[in-house]
Amino acid sequence: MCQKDKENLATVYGPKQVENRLYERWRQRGYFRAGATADAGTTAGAAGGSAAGSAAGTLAGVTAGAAAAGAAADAGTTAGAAGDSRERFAIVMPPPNVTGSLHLGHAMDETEQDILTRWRRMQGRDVLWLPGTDHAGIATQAKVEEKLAQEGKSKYDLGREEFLRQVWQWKDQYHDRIARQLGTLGCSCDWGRERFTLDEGCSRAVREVFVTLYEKNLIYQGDYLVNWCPKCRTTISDIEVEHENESGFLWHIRYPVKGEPGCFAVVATTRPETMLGDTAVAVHPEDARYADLVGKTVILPLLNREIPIIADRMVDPAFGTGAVKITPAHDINDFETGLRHGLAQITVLDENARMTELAGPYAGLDRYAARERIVADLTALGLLEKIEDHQHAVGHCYRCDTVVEPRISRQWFVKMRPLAAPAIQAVKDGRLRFVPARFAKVYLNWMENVRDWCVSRQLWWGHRIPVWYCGDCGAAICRRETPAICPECGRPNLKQDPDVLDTWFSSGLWPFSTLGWPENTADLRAYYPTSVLVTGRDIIFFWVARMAFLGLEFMGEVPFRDVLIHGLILDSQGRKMSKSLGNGIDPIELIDAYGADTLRFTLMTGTTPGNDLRFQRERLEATRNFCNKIWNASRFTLMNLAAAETGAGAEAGAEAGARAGTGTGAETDADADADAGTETGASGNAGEAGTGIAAGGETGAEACAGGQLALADRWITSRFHRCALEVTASLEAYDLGAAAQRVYEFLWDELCDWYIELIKPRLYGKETPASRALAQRTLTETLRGTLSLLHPFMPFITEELWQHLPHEGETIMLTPWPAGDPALLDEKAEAAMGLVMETVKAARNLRSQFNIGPGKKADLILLTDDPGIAGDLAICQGYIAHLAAAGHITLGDSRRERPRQAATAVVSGVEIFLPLAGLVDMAAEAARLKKEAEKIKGETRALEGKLANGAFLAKAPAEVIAKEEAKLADARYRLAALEARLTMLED
RNA sequence: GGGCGGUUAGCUCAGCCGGGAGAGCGCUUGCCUUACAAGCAAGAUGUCGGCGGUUCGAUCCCGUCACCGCCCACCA
Repeated sequence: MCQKDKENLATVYGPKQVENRLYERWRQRGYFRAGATADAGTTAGAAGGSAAGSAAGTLAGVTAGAAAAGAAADAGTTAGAAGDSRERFAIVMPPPNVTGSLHLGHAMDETEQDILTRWRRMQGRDVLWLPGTDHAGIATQAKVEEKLAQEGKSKYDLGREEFLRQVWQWKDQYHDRIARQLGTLGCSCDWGRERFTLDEGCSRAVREVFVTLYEKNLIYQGDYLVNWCPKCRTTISDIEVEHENESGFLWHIRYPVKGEPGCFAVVATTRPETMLGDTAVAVHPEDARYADLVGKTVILPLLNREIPIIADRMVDPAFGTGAVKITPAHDINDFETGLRHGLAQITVLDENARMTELAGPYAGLDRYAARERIVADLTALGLLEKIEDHQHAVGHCYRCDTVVEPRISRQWFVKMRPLAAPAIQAVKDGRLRFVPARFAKVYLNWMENVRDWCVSRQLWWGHRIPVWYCGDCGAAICRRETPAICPECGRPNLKQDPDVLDTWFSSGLWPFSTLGWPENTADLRAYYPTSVLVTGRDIIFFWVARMAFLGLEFMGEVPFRDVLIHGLILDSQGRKMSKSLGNGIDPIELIDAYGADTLRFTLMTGTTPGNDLRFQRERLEATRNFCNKIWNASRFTLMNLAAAETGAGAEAGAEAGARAGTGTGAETDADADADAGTETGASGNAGEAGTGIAAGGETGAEACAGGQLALADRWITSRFHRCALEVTASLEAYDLGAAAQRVYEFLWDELCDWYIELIKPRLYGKETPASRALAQRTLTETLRGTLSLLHPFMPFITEELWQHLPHEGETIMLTPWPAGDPALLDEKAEAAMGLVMETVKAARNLRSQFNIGPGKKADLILLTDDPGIAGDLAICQGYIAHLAAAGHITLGDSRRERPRQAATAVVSGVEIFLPLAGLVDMAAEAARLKKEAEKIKGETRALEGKLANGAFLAKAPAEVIAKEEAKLADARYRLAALEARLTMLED
């Protein structure tokens, strides 16, 4: 056949079209809705013996919360609905910012959530995955301002109202884009419950929280030194400041001591321009060098202002000169020192980081220009003692990267200590669990050292602070509802605080504000606390911590049980993806090229929970190939079902055969043209071999005549259930990568490479019809089960293929999760197949070494002295012959004469001979075997040494010793066999 | 200055409770074998960063050093 006739994924699947179609269908049929799967036509519970909570079927009726959309209030009818006894599973989606589009990090985050929700849904739980977006105050505002700037306008030209109107437009545009992207990724979230941090319900929650905290004295207003971004012209919180190490200078400046000419206090500073705001010089109280200076006065150069020399323990005598200039208005340490000593605060930098009037001759200069001028002027005055190179951390705005300026201003703060305590406790006593656990430490360290949270922002886009000031009596009024008149003086002259809240204030309420709080809604009762929060390790402080303490404060309970933290996605060189580097990758572009399933699966594998992922395109190709493998395995299955004489038979078999793996169940439906050759076994002891496997011929399939599964069928069934058990366990442990990898290996290595190859003769009708029917049935069942295991990871291709296979129900999404049944594990079948596989591999190896092409049959002689193995070989010789392309297989024990002209291999318990009349260079063969023997000798010696070691025998556990003994016995066997062969060759 | 992660095949990374060193890609050889050449079969490749320690036994546990990366931090 010519290559162009072959079929691969790309030629037929057309991922994009298929994906769009399937997603629309899922969505329209309401499969994503929480509390409503009952009427979605699920078959859950029907066949799914082990599937939990199968009760879904009957509890119809409850209409999902489609109507609950925007306004939180009463999604009432939905989930809490009495009588739905299914266990619940809830995730609120970390709301993407409406600043732009989703990046690869989002794709990873959403994929993890989708996997968990799809899996839990298949397990029969009532699943809520609530989507939404974040208004992202400063970030979005900056984007829109940027856009305006390109048009040559500023927000002030528009005014607050018009500006906000434009931001809403922006929001709509990007919201839609994000929603589309989530769909493209396959996210099975409940769109009927979608929320936005600035929608009516969330805004109400924000106000409720602010006012309540205010009333509890946990929010206060005050003049403090805060982080100020001169570009964004707003405050930012401590965690919004990014410290970067930069090389700068340490200027040593002489401050003349008053009344003592020639006497100086030399201070060292990294920011000479702030000296204009100095109100003291500080030294350590025990610093002998300066003991007699304390209490004296120095003249502040340039301004000639008199300031005191004070003693304070904050000074490190070992640093710089041991004397520090104190600028309370522009440095956090100095601010605090100033408070201790009652020093004045002189603000010399304004909101644009220009020098103020108080800076005298420098007024109006930018901070850096002022720095240059001041250094020059000091030099001219001979007051600059020296300049040292100096490394120090400089704070930058996390949004615009501008150097942050500490600045005194009146702001609103949340008192953190009382709120942090319960949030610390919750993690310590395990009510809130981090996965991986190490992130708990990061969280605790922050929470234990947290400072009050500055929540006011000088922005327009966000939740307005619910405080009004009376223009007449000056009262400040904090209210849930907008007041009409001043409650103090009764006049209507009220003006609302112009500031808005930190964007994280509203996202901190996300797990309950989205469920309808402060109303006591059914959704809130049903789904709070949520099951798990999935997010990146970069926002543990920003978001996870805030949700934790706000949830505890307002709901009295943690907002989620588990926090699943994943790493960041790095580029192929290990750098963080960022806009400035231009190394970001658009997930949609990747999906267009490879399909959503491929992207999802790739993001889930090749990393460990919590660790960063270095992204490489080559890995996408590998996954794409896996998709192709799935496609073709399914195509193969379908082709062979269609070829079945009745078709109906195949389907009937498929239906009934699901649980037939016990080996007894299906007796009736296969027509019994019984015993073709129950005793074809070669060596005498075959029949009753310890394995208990029914005897067989060609591919061991004659067992099927009695309606029993052949060895291969039992083997793959056992392997499948083992796989399902392990995959389920990995998912329970949130090890999504391990789960994905496990199915990958099962499908490719075991189902495709071995099972499908094994049953081809049966499928092609070379054996009995019963045998063929059972092979078809087992293959179909196993494939369908594997698709189910794969579905959470690759929703589209699995759905598409599932629809083509014989199936029940409407969608694979709602079929019972194959948890794996320990009762169907079949150690004997696995052991027997293990022997087959080992033997086949050895035989293939020989063929390969002696260049026997695949088309060429070659006989095999298999010798063993072990009766158990002999029995298995007898049963399996059909398999071996088929897979190793052997013409005739001769079985025997070592009394049988070994062929002279033959290549040899030895595996555990079996000698394998490939007779090659005239083809074997006996000398070369001897050399090859000798080398092999040497290797085994090494193994043997090592094992013997170990087993002769008294300490080992005395202290190692019995099973380890037994294992080592078995290994030694095996090695000795192989060695003896090789040596016997060698002696023979040398004769 | 603290804390965390990493160091395993040429590359990217898995390796749970200590006993077998692994996967994918790449590489070598042979194959268009009636599901798949995006494939099949057979191979090669490692001081598991260094040094100590614990142990019958260490890639795994402990200590220490080195290098890479990240986070936190008010030493001007």
